[in-house]
Amino acid sequence: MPELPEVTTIVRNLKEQLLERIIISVIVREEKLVGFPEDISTFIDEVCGKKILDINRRGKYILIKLGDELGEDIVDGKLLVIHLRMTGKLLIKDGTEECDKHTHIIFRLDNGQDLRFNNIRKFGRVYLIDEDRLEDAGGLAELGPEPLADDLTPEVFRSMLKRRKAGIKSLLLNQKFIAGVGNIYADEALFRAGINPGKKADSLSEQEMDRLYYALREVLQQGIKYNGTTFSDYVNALGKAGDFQHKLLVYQKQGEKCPRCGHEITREKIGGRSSHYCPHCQE
DNA sequence: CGAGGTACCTGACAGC
DNA sequence: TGCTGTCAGGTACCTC
Repeated sequence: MPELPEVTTIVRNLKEQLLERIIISVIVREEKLVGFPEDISTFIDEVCGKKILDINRRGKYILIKLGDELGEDIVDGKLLVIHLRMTGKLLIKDGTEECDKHTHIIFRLDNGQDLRFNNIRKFGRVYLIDEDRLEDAGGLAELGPEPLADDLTPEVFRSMLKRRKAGIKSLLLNQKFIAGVGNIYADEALFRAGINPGKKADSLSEQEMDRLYYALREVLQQGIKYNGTTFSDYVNALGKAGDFQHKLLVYQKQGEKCPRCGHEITREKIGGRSSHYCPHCQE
């Protein structure tokens, strides 16, 4: 479900609410959602009693740094890594509140609250890994650069694109190429840059590459500013919907008029994903 | 490397 | 009502 702006919003909520909290117990109702370690009781044992020291984002992964209750000097720090995939939610709830049928993992905290991993389609995953073993958490170790990082300059972005022959939309969705971009923000960035989603990356002009660079960063920053996009059921960790759906220009707008030129926006499968674009503005 | 397919799951919605 | 097909914000894994 969520892309970079939605995960950023969730991480901000979690950070405001959960720092310094201690996880006193863990209930795993659906074992397949634990991606690492393989042994569920090891996972539970190693999470219980730990204090939440920090919470960050990398791509679409949520990284929760855990330490010992008294420890300031954490030698072998652990990371609780969570990927929400399509329908995952992390919700902060009072422990007395009833869980719905899609709550699959519950982290009970020392203040009576729960952190609940809710996941209709069960695609999401939770990993407990050593901080220096990112490769144990799915694709975390292989992520490409952060699109909003200072050191991802237009020059760096151009050189990345020039080395690739894949279609530009597919490439933007490839987490090894660039981290955190999903279907909504890829379509919106390509529209704002005026680039056809099927165009080969290395065939873009330098001007197009630069337009895409700025469009992508702008659309992600706007998405963060508006607390993400709620298309069907995304909510942040406090259960609140986002607002960026009101700012979308092409995503799910097929059949409507292009806001720039008035031609009809089309939807077409590109790289296996439905893609929304204006055939006139985007060549 | 790149393209295309399947698989993993559940629910919403359209059409009959 | 109820069946069937399609679609969904993601990723892993497979073959060619």
